[in-house]
Amino acid sequence: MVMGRPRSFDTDKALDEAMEVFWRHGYDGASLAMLTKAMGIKPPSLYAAFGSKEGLLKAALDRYAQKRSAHMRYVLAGPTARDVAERFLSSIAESHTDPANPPGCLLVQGGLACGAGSENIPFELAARRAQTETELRERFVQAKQDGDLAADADPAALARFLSTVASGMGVLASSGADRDALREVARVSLSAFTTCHASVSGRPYDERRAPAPIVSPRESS
Amino acid sequence: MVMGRPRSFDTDKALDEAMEVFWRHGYDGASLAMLTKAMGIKPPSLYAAFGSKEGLLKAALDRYAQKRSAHMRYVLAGPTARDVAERFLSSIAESHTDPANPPGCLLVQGGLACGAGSENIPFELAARRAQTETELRERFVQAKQDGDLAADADPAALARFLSTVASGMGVLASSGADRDALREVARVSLSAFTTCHASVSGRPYDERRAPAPIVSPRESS
DNA sequence: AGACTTATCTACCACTCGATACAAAAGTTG
DNA sequence: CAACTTTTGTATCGAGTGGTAGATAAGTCT
Repeated sequence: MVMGRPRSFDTDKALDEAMEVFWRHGYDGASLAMLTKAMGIKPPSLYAAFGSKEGLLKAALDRYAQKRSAHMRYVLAGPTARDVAERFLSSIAESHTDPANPPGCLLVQGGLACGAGSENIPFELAARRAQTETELRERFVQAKQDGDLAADADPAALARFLSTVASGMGVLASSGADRDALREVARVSLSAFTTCHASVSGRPYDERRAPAPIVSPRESS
Repeated sequence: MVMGRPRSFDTDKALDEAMEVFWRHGYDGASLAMLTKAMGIKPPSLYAAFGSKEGLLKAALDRYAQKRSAHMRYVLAGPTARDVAERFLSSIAESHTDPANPPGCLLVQGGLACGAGSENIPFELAARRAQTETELRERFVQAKQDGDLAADADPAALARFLSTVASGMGVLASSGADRDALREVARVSLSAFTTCHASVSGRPYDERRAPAPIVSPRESS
């Protein structure tokens, strides 16, 4: 078996650079010229390694998720539902204003709406955002069983609320809000969480509701 | 003085169409071909009327704000701070899932990150989002003077929280969430608001709490 | 009517987009 | 070394980008 010429660039390093370009300019706004320059490679190398621009994005998203997995494990390991929420919100406040990265969240900045030929990119990003919401929801279901979340609390609603606030913080950070601003939003949001998981006893949530449609097909223009 | 040939298309109607294209595809994703087709005019007419693609966006944003001004007046006219918050959040839940428009919010979908040559678009949109936050803040300052908001409440923080949730709801709606999902987020968020503006007297939040430690390992690239 | 002003249309500009053909280069394996 | 396989750089592809030149059409004014 013959091996052929070895790759002359580090795939993960190149993906980190590509990730930053997508993060800062969005999928449509990130041109191949930008990407290849940042990654330090030429188009044929890019296409040989990742197949297409969309393939490159997916690889970058995988790496993004991988880099954050430890973080998320820490969040979900919080001893109580409230701790999980607090860890989640503050980690978002920090990470979305980390000077080592572009401000905001790649899964939000990357592209909520794209042009012709990129219609599925928003779905791809939405699916990855939904993953975090799912993890939170399952953790809250567990918390309910553990008894540190009120019996009539709605894990799905709480997870969706936190996920929504996180997206909002991404938007806020992308427009230049500083870390303290995001911390403050986190604090107010946490009070909401606390209220909802403790005080709902009087007014029960309707729990036969479906667990949130994540991605629905959209009509083409 | 001579008047010249009159314009053969309705500017506002054309702007409505352009608005929808920007809304659905974002600034970068909206091509001139799409825009002119939707507006029913040819490029020279577009450029004569709006100057450039960016000028067209700004005009569309103006119209967007104009269309929402009545709505926002109603929100701000709420009798108490809590009513204002409730009106705000539920109007967002409705408008962001209005089938007459693309899902989400133009000011969010329009472009959080853009490509080379469009760097100022995100600023433009952020400035318009900030306007809503300002209106809410000023309303809450008034509410404080009126006494329907606790003396130690923070109007700026509350306004920012609401604005952030609204952006998050825009992201959520853009990925296909239905109206009930947004209503639920609104409800949870409102409970946060209520807690923050009412309960500060009863069970004060520890404002000296350390801003949430990030202990998790984050491998910096 | 005829002069004048402005809008509209056809056709096209220079440029950038994502993506590739092709040949030289750089390794591994016999 | 020679055969083989894969990557790399150069140079470029056709399509689409935002934007415009120039002629013509459609009005108003005197």
